[in-house]
Amino acid sequence: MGRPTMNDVARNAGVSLKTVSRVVNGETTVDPGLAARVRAAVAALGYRPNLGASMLRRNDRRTRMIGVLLTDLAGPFSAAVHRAVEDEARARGVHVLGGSTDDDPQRAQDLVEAFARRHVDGVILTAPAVVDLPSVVIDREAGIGQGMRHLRNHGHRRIVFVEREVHAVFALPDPPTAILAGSTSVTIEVVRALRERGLRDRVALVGLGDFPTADLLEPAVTVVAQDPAATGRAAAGALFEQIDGGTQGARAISIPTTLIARGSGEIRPATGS
Amino acid sequence: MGRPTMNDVARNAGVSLKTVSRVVNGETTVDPGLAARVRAAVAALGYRPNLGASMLRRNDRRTRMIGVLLTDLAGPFSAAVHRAVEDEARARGVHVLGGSTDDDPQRAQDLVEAFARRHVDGVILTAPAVVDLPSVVIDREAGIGQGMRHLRNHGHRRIVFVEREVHAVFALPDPPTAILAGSTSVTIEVVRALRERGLRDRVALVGLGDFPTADLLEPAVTVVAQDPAATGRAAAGALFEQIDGGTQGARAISIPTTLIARGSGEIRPATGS
DNA sequence: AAATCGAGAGACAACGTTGTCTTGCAGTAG
DNA sequence: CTACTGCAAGACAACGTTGTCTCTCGATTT
Repeated sequence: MGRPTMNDVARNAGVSLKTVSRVVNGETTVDPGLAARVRAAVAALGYRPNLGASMLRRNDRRTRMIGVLLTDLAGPFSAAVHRAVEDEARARGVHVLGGSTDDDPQRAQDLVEAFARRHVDGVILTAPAVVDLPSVVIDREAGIGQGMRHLRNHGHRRIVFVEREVHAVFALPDPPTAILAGSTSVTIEVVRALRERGLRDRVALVGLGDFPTADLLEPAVTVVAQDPAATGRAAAGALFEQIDGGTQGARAISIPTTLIARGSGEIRPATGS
Repeated sequence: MGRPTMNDVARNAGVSLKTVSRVVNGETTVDPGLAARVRAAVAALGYRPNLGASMLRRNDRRTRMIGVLLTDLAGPFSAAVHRAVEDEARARGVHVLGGSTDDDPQRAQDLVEAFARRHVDGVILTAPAVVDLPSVVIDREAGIGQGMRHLRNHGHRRIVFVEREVHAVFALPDPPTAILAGSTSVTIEVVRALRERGLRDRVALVGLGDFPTADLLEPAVTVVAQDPAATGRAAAGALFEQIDGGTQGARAISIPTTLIARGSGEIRPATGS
């Protein structure tokens, strides 16, 4: 007595199983009268097709599910990518399985494997993993060079690229005159650390990834914006192109980045020291 | 010739289909020699079980997938909830289908329906929808009262609760002395608007939902923090309790909120006016 | 030595659906 | 009035897997 099946609907409507299938799938070769009876039975029983069983039998063998594997679905970059992918998927009647890897290659691999067992139609990832599925890799390294160049152009020679271990930077024997922060959360940690040490107007800072309050802080934070929404759209577009066969779509997406100068990244190194 | 099936593995290993099934499912009643041959064949062919077919036949009828339906998976609140749910799910070998509703009840309903067709084991939602599945509803309204009370306690009588239409607030004939912002993105918009109008030290502001730079702005922003991660964990916990039967788990989760006074919410109304 | 037992391994059906083939019947042409 | 055509609707198999039943064979018991 689980959920009603096509068979239950068929019995209720007094038609064959196959006729129900035809009506449910919108085939036109069904007598309007019978079709109406079937639809009534569907409504009466609260019948819902079982997509799992359907996919098993269908010729196209699509589950209409894709996997999205990002660093941290709670972080602003991953979340925005995920959302953009979701929108592209929705437009195609596809659902999205999400997964956070926390930059752990093993976990990424495990998730890919698990998604493959679910027969997802494809995956979008940030770290390249071994996949025998349609897939698109998002290049997160883009923009580092741009940030570095900007700081160099402003006279800096001692620049540190920071991921996570923010406080270690200030313990260095020869402290940097400029910092490039690897993610928005790191950027914010750096802002906080600089303030605590009274260095906010003395050490230059460029953050990877824009964030909504970057222009409201003092000094306003210079960032390399990555447009995660556009990235997600592009990745999803490329993935669906692969899935739908035809021209083999792009297997990698590189983020077009933009440097937004707001102040913190234009601080010059102290000339005296 | 799509992916190899159990039958292919069976042929390759020279055993029956059922024996492969037993090995794959870790049953112990298999001769070690045969089991080794099966495992070798699995590796050689790159066989992966088809979870869809498996779920169709298994007795428990679980897909080990749940749906998470939130306002906007790109927003910090939804994203953090989503991540927390993902972690709880991962611990149980369950995957998460995500969906953004943008607060559109129709879309929420459509997504619930679509997830039900996929036979998800349950759903977590912010807006109550008609569901005949295990489900947990997250109450997002909690905290509004707390914010209002705080502002009233600081002498305010003209308080506006703002969602989205930030600029309309300042067009009011009788402008408020305090603002309660409905989400972090609205809070940030209000901060920006107050600055543009030179009102940042004159109009009180309390935001619903903490954000990483709230303490770095000037004045620092008072918020009603919602601990989305704890919310997600609680919702997932309650959902799995329902799914696993036994005690009917909670059907609704209310967020325990904390007011964090940082300055912007303690501004008092101008006494003269 | 015959009867009993147990455990490993295969045969077969079934899960809910769709692809293919066949049947039945009305409508048309000769 | 018979033969043909066409199309709606049902019968049946199949998708990849697991549950249940049966069979075989060696080991144990008496």
